Formats: sequence, structure tokens, C-alpha cells
Amino acid sequence: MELEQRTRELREQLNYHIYRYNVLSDPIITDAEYDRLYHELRQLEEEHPELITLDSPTQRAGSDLSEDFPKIQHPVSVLSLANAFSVEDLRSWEERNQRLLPADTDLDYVLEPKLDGLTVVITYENGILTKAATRGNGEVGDDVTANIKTVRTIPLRIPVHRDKGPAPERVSVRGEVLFFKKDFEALNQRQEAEGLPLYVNARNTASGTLKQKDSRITASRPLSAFIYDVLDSVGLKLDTQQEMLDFLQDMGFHIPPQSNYYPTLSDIIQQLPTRESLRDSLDYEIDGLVIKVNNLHLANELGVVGKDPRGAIAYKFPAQEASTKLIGVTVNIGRTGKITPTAQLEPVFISGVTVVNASLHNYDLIASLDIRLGDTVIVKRSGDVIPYVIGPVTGSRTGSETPITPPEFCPFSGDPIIQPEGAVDYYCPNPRCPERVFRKVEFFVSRGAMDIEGMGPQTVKTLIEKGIITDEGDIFYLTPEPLLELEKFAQKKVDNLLASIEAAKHRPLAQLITSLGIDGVGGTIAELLASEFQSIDELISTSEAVKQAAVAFRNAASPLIEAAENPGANQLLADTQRNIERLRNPLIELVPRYRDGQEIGSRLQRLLKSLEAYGALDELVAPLQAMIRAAQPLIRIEGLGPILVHNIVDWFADDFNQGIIAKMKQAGVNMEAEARTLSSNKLEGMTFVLTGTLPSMTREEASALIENHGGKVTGSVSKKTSYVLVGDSPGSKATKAAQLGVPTISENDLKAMVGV
DNA sequence: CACCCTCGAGTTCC
DNA sequence: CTCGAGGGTG
Repeated sequence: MELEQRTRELREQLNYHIYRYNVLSDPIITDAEYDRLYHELRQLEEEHPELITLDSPTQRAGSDLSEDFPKIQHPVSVLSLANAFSVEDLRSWEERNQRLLPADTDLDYVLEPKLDGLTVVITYENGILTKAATRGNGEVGDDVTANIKTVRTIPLRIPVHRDKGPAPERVSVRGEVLFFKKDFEALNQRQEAEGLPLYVNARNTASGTLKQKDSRITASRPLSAFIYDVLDSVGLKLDTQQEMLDFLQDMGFHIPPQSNYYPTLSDIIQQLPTRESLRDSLDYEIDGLVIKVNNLHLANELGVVGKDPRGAIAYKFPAQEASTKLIGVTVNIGRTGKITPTAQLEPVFISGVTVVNASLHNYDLIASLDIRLGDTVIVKRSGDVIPYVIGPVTGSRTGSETPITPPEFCPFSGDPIIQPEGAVDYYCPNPRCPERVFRKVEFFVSRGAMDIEGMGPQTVKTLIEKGIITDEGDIFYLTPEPLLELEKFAQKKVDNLLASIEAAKHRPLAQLITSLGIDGVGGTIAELLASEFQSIDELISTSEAVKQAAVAFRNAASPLIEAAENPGANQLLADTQRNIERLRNPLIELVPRYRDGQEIGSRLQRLLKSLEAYGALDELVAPLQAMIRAAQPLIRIEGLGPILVHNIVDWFADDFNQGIIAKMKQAGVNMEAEARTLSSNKLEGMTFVLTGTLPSMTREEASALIENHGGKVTGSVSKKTSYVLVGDSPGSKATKAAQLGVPTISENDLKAMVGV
């Protein structure tokens, strides 16, 4: 029958996984999945005791023994815990306990985090750490004394503070060895720096670390430990769980944070949601909570079922990690052309949802984790909801897995994929790539951009596919007729959409700039541009001028470039080869050196010097200066560096983009900066520079205040600067102000000037 | 040149 | 939310 079949399956699976875990140290499923299988078997067996067989994993305690270590006999059995997966499970646990105890016995509890680490038993004799062992099979464990002694949070002698003593004659404590999240990350950074494979799972790594033969390796890794239980002792009397924790803390052990007393189970149940929501903010991994009967005598009276004491139970959180198969990798192209690989997974249920897709971030990461197509991979879904692949389970490889490489050609436009010099990511270089165009329009209408409601990705896709629009400019020419033809578009929906488009014509200039999707220009940079330029037209004319000046400069430099490329180029030219490269894209290389007035930066000086040696200086200086002058409106903006200036100029000087702008302008889309209503013009004609942290306002607020009164805020001090507003721990600008004799003022001075 | 900070871009599921 | 890149500063 079916049930019998299922229990057999579960038994076989579990036994195999136990073998993988304990003998091979190479588990192919996560602990959480193991727990699920185990729980299912346990439940079936409880309902149908006739199905229990001798080889059932429920009939023995798990074991982490390996052959390579001497063994230590535990003073008493190291028990595990029964699991609860719901509030009902907890309630029935308490009911059963109440039945076993004399009527009207009051039960109170201690709630502790269930740490996701490795159980160890440590024995102290007369206060000195003498033995440490892994849990093993619960009776006998591996002797890891030398390794445990390297864990800094475990005292070698107790009590740590002498006035808390004396230590009992003998005490064996139980605790959990683990990596703090930040330590585990640091360890992985070290691995990466050394070109070694990354560790996927903190718990398995902690286990491997503790079982190192060479304790120097253990010492080099930042393990930590929490101690939460006194297993056995001579010369110590404890009545409650709480006293036990207090005792451990007094002795100088780190006890699990947030281990608290609650008078009733209901109090604990109330805590569960809070505790679960805090899970991701903790510095260490926990996979649930442990609830213990506080009264140790009662707990003892309750006894043990199988290997689980009745006096405590583990409340397990839904799994955040699961393993599944990587069945494919799809290529995603963003509006900038950036390619991101996405994992296609066999559906897997993690913390409440079924996951089929997960980001793989980039191909570098895939390579460093050595993820291959067909691999069993571990997928994690943290509190932030977004699932990602944390690594492959190399133990379950069959050999048929294939490496994952970036595509050679864009799957949407067929263009060869490029990887810019030194970049991690790959790109489709074609701005007219259909996927990129779609993504661009999708971005254009999205919230934060032009915010056109009723135009989701699917609608955008359909409109483009039907040829109703070809770029974002066409949106403003939409008419009801073709829309009504579309599926699921009735009069009402069309009306709403058109109204929303109409509203989008009146967005502030900054929002329009953001929507254009210029590489590197988001909301913040768009604000900067909008406050410096009165309109899109000004941006275009500046960009055109810069572009022309840059072309003129390159033309002037081209004889030099050609000469340098000539195989017969002389030595002098070869020396200036690198500088010649800079001539190709003068904007990126030279422009930012000019922000502080007319001074020539050192890099430029070097270039000019080498050009002078070649006798080419004269004809280059004028075009260079012309270019700098043309670009001034952009480069004087603090926050814009060479790359952004380049991106902005390129975008606005582009014919195609200008076409889109023209289309939108024609349709009545706002292209002007909103007339700012000034509070006063007390600061008219003055230029301010801010430096340091102001006592009561942010830099933005101060800037706004200045601009509201007709003043200007710039990024750098020059002779033209009227005042330098100096806050706390000012930078070099204060010094510069002193050098140039520019007066400095405080926030209060400013407030006085505008009369606030 | 190395470091720190901020901004932008991309991402999943319901 | 996370990562990478750009910009600024010491």
C-alpha cells in the first residue's frame, strides 16, 4: 500500500543522507530538508507504529563521528530535540506534558534561539578546560579538545572573573560552535583573495573547521561559540533553566543572546512572530527557537522519548534555504545593455513561496562559485525576499554538468556581446536592440520616472510589438482607437491611460531627465542637472558645443595620433603613446582637472609637456581650452565626474535622442525648469561653497536655503566665490578659502544673512 | 593611489 | 536589498 511505500522511500532517502552527511561529510540536501523528510517519516510512524522498522533513522540518534579522531565518552547522553512546526505543535506538546505531570502543576519556560551550528560538549575540571568533544552519536564524540581551545569565546579557565567563583569540581557544558555571519563573509573574502573556492554554508564550514587535524588551521578561522546547557556536574546544584543560564554567564561563557524567561507558553507564542522577524538581523544564523521547561526537576520527571527529552522542544522556522536543480540559465538584458544571468530552477518551496527563478548576479560570481548547468544548487531566500543561488552542491555532481558561459551574441539583437575593459559585466552594445528599447520604454513610464499609470511592462511590450509605438516619444501621440483594439482594453482603461499620459506631460524637469535613462544619471544627478540648466534645450546646446569642441580638439590632435600609430613612429612618440590615448577621448581624461578654476591639473601638464617636446603644443592649446570652456556648465557641477559628463554629452548630442526629445516637445511635454519662487533675493549674485558638517541642517537644506534667496551654490572655491560656509570637520575647501582670501561664514551667519 | 561614500541598476514574487 | 561603479578626499 501507499503508506508503506512512502515510509520505505523516506527511510532509504534518510539513511542515504545520513551516510552522506556523517561518513562522506558531503551532504546533498540542506538540514532543513532533512528535517522535513525526517518529520514526515516520524509522523507516519506515529500514526502507523506497525510501519516502524529496525533500520528506521528514527530509531537511532544521528552521528557526526569520523574515523580520524580519538573518541570521548560523554558523561551523560547528549540528547536532541523534537521539532515543532506550528503553534498547534507547541500547544499539544504542553498538553502532553501537563498530562504526564500531577494535575495543576504550573509550567513556566525559557525561550532561546536555536543556533545553527555544531554541538560540542566541553568539560572543566576544577575550572580548567580538560576535554571537548563533538556530539557524535550522542554517547561518544570526536575528541576536538585542541581545536576547541582555539575558539576565542570559549574560556580555558572558569570562572573568567575570579570574584564569581569558585568553579564546581567538575562540569560538562553543552554549546554550539558557529561562525558569525560577518566572520564567515570575511573568511570567504580571504578565500576569494587567494583564488580559492568559496564556502557555501556557514554551518558545514564550521563543522569542517572544527574537525581539522591541524589545529592551527582551526585557529586561523574565526569560530565562535555559545554555551547554553549544563549537561552534568559534580558540586553544583541548579533548580531551573534560568539559574543554569545565570550560572553559565557568571562563569564567563557567552550564552545565546535573547534567552528569556516567560511565565506561560502563551507568552512565548506571542513572541514567535517578533523573533522570526528579527531572524535576519541577527549576527548569526538561527533555524528556530528552543522552548524549555524552566523547572529542571519537572523537566527531568518528564523523561525522554527515543532520543528527545520531553522537557524541551525546537520550534523550527520555515526553511530559508533549499536545494534544487539548476535546469537553465536565461539571459536578461537591461536598458543599459547589461547582461544578467538568471537561474531557472526546478520549482522549490522556500519560506512560503515556490521559487523558480533566482538571480545569478554576474558571470564572475558564477565562475568563482563554480556553478554549472545541471548542478544541484542551494537557493536562499533571506528576509529581503529575493532568492539567490548561494552555491552548488559539488557532492551530487554526475559529471554531465556543463559550465556556464556568457553568450557570444545578444539573443535579442544578434550583436556580439562585449565586456568593457576591466568591467565585471557583459553588455549588448546596440542601443537599438529591441530588448533594450523595450526596457528603456518600460523604465521611462515607471514610477520614479514619468510615472505613467496603466502602462505596465506587458502593455509596453504589446504596443511595441504591434508597432503602435517605437520609442518613448510616441507615447504622447497615443490615440484611443488603436488602444481599444487591444485585448482587455475597454473604454475606461483607455481613458485612464490617456489621462495619465496627459499628466506626465507636466512632470518637473528633473523627473524628465531621470526618465531619459542616461547611463549613470538617476534621480539625484537629474536634480543636479535640472537646477543648473533651465531646460533640455540648454543641455542639448551645451552638449552639442562640447561635442563639437571635442571633435575639433581631436582633429587638431589627429596628426599626432596617426603619427603615433605609424609603425615607424619615433621614440618620442612611443613615449607619449599613453598620452596619445588620452587625446582620443579628451573629455574623460582631461576635463575634471579643470573644476577648480583655470589651473591646469598635473595630468594635463604632463601631457602638454610631452606634446611640447614634440613641438605640437601650440595648435592644441586653443582647441583644448575651447573644449574646457564649452564643458564648464557641466564640469563645474559637484557630483559630476568625467564619466558622467561624457555620458551626458554623448546622450544629448546624439541625433536619435534629439529626435525623441523633439517629438516629446512637439507633443507638449514640459522641457523647462519650473520657475523657482524665491523667498527673497538677498543673496542675489553671491556664490557659496559648503564644506564640513553643519550643526543643524544637511548640505542639501543649506543649498536649498541659499538658492531660495537667490544665491548660488558651487562645489569648489575660487576667486569668484563670495563665501565659504564652514561646518564641522571641514575639508580642503576651508584651507583654499584662506589662501584665496575668501571670507568664511558659519551656519548661523548664513541664517542671519537671510533673516531666518 | 587607496579608501569611503553615494548613486544607480537590477531583481522576485504576489 | 545587494553589488558595482563613479566621484571625492586624504
